[in-house]
Amino acid sequence: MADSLNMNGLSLKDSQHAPPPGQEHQQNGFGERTAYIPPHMRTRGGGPPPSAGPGFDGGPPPPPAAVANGMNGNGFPPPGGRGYGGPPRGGGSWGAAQTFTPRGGNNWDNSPQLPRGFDRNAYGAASGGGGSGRSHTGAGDGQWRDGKHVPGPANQRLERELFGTVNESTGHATGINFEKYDDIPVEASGQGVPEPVTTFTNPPLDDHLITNIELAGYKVPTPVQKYSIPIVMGGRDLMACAQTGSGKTGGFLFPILSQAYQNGPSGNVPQQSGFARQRKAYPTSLILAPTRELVSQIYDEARKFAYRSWVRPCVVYGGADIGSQLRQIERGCDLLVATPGRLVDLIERGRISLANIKYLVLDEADRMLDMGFEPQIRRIVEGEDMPPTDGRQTLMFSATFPRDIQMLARDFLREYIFLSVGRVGSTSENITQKVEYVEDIDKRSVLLDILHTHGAGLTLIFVETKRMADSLSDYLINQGFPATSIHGDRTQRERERALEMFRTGRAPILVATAVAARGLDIPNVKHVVNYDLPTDIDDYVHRIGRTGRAGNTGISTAFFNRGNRGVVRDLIDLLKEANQEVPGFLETIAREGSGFGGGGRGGGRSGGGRGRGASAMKDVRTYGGGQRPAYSGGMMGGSGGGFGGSGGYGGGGYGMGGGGGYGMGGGSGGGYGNPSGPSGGNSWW
DNA sequence: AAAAAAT
Repeated sequence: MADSLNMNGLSLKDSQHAPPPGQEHQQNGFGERTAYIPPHMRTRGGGPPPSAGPGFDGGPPPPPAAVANGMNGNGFPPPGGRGYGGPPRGGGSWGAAQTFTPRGGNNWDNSPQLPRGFDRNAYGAASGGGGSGRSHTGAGDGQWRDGKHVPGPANQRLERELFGTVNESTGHATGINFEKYDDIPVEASGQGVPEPVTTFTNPPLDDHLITNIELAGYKVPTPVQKYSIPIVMGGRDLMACAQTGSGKTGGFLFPILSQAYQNGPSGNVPQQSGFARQRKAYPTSLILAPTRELVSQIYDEARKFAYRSWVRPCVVYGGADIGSQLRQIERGCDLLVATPGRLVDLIERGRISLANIKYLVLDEADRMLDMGFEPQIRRIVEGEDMPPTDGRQTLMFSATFPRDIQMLARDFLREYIFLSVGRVGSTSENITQKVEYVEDIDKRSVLLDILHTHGAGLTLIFVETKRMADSLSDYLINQGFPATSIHGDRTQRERERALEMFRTGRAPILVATAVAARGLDIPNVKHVVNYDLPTDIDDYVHRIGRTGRAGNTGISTAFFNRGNRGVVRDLIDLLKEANQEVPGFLETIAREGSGFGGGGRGGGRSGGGRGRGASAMKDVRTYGGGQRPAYSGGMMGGSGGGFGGSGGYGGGGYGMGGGGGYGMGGGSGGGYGNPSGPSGGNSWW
């Protein structure tokens, strides 16, 4: 019912799945499909030229070796060296134009250039760009020509779509409280950490990127961005412990796109003639993320910062029509945002090659492993045609840094810089956390009270099960509240619609399962209600982190009863850490717990759980030759002194190994399980 | 135990 409100229009994302008329049929008059169009061959008037002539029949993609070769694989910048002095990893990651320009002076693509801008503006504005079929992503309408970046013309309609309507309902341009960002602590360690930047300026950033950053309303880099920009532009690999509210999407998009604008497309894109049925795309950047919503959100950001540039962002994920995704890819795909499953599918279909990847980003890596994506990720990174670690730059982002992520970092990264970004919300007191004792049967009525009192603003309600999400949202709707729900059993379309309704304030109450717990950046969520508390305190942190974003203030209310005593210790610790009030009943129940010998689990859990959460954001590498973390304020006092004495994770855990560095050996035993007592209540492991 | 993700 609430959903019917949305029948009038396609959401932004819907439009990807169902292109407007004129864009659907990318076939030419011969019923031939459009061939993949490499960046330097793209003309804005429409597909490739009738014939690209000899020399364009590029044959198979180059073997990874060739890629690495062209990049002068050993280009490891000297420690302390200038971050962004030269192109990353030596010879120019995005490849020099000369390696693939057999066309010489034959500028068939130049002739339409001059009138085109004019042309384009005209019909672009008037007819919504439907005519050419080339504006489907809308973002990458520029070109790389003659070794220079030629941005496309401005497009008012598109500008409004990308930058203008983000928070129509709230009226806030960005919803970001920039001053507060400075409170977020960042620590960097590793060899040769470059100085952080402080502004969005050239150098190091490309002018076109800066223009787009300004359009998006960003004034000052966030702490993560201050570090990640010079790190990535210096050609270094990065392991960053950070959460979404910290601005990490920009943290990887800015340097990657800036390099792309300065260096042009990769020199290894295989060419084919206009009639070739080569439909394989060779993206240069690949961003992997765990959920469809997150992937979609990253794509939306990428479109903004790729506006008018030669870079074409694409997005692929399951649950959506693969046909339109294929067509989108065929028209050019330089920066691909994907969920692992659908990407593997497309690779198997032979529609995507990773042979040209220069930048690999794993976002929310811990969550991807939690969700069982490791085999697929390993296949993508190690089992296909992706260049090896020294032929690409790899950036990993993860909220936590447990052992399996360290393994991934060891295998995927090369001499990485480790960045630890403080939690945005929980410790910086942006969020007022309340915990109320509510028995299960009273939850509904207490919730109604809350909704009546805190009427204004977006309210996000977390429940544990999909069934509960449905029944609670039905109940709220029956009570006259504009609610909707999001969970894994709803169709992708429903999920996107629910999110859009929520974002825009048409349904300011969203009942959600864990699908929405992490990563989603919904500005201006005023209140997060943990109707059902999660069993893992990290999940709680992520959930409340949906409010108080980026320095704004927010409220969090948790319903607690004895069924939640498994998290009581962690919850108390967290509340204290965040300078929040700790209700008496929590302490009482915590004591009850230890009363019947359940302390074992409580204690062990506390060690392990906290370790996995806040304190696991440490650089675990040992440096043989006396090298130390560069800015190692409070990090890792040398040996694995770590955290939480007893069993938890730390101690002998990772940092040990004489040579190995990541010490897989000794640590495992002491870890998690800590069987020091009959675990109290709800343990299933 | 729940959730998510390729079909």
